[in-house]
Amino acid sequence: MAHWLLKTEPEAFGIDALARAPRRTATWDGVRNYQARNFLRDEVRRGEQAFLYHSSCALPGIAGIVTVTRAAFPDPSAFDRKNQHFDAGSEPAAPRWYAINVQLARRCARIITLEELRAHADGKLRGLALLQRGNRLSVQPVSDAHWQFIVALE
DNA sequence: GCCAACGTTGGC
DNA sequence: GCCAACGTTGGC
Repeated sequence: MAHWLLKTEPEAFGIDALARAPRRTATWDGVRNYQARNFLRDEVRRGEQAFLYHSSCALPGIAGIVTVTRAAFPDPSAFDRKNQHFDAGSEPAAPRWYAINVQLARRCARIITLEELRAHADGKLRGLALLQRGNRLSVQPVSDAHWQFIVALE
C-alpha cells in the first residue's frame, strides 16, 4: 500500500479539529491543484495511511497519521456556491475536483518538524517530495522507505 | 504555443 | 511582512 502526505493549515483545519470531529473523521476537500487532484482521484486508496502535515504555522511539521476511509469522490465543496472553494467549472455530471475521507489514526508524540526532516534531505530522506525546492503540492506520495524512516524519528 | 503578469503558497 | 517559487490566465 502506498503512503501519502497531506498538507493543511492548522488554523483552517488541523489535527486538533480532526481529533474533535465525529469518529475523528473528516472530508479532505478543497484541493484545487491538478497534480494533487490526480493523486487523490487516481492513486489514493481506501485503507492507506498518510502523514498529516501542518504548514503555514509556527512549527511546520508532521502532526499525526491518518487513514483513508473513503477513496476519491466528487468534491462537494466545488458544487456549493457559498463555499470558498466553489468552482463553476465543476459540475456533478463532470466533476473537476475530488475529495477523500480521512480518519485520525493517531497523533505523533511530538511534531516531527520540517527542520528535522530537512536535516536528512541529503541522506535517508533524499527525494522526499516535501523537501524538494519550491514544492507546493498539498497531496504528496511518500515512499515506503521514507515512511518507515520518518515514523522511526518520532 | 509563447510568455508576461498575476495570484497563491509557505518558510522565514 | 518579505520574497522565492510555482501555477494559472490571457493577450498575441
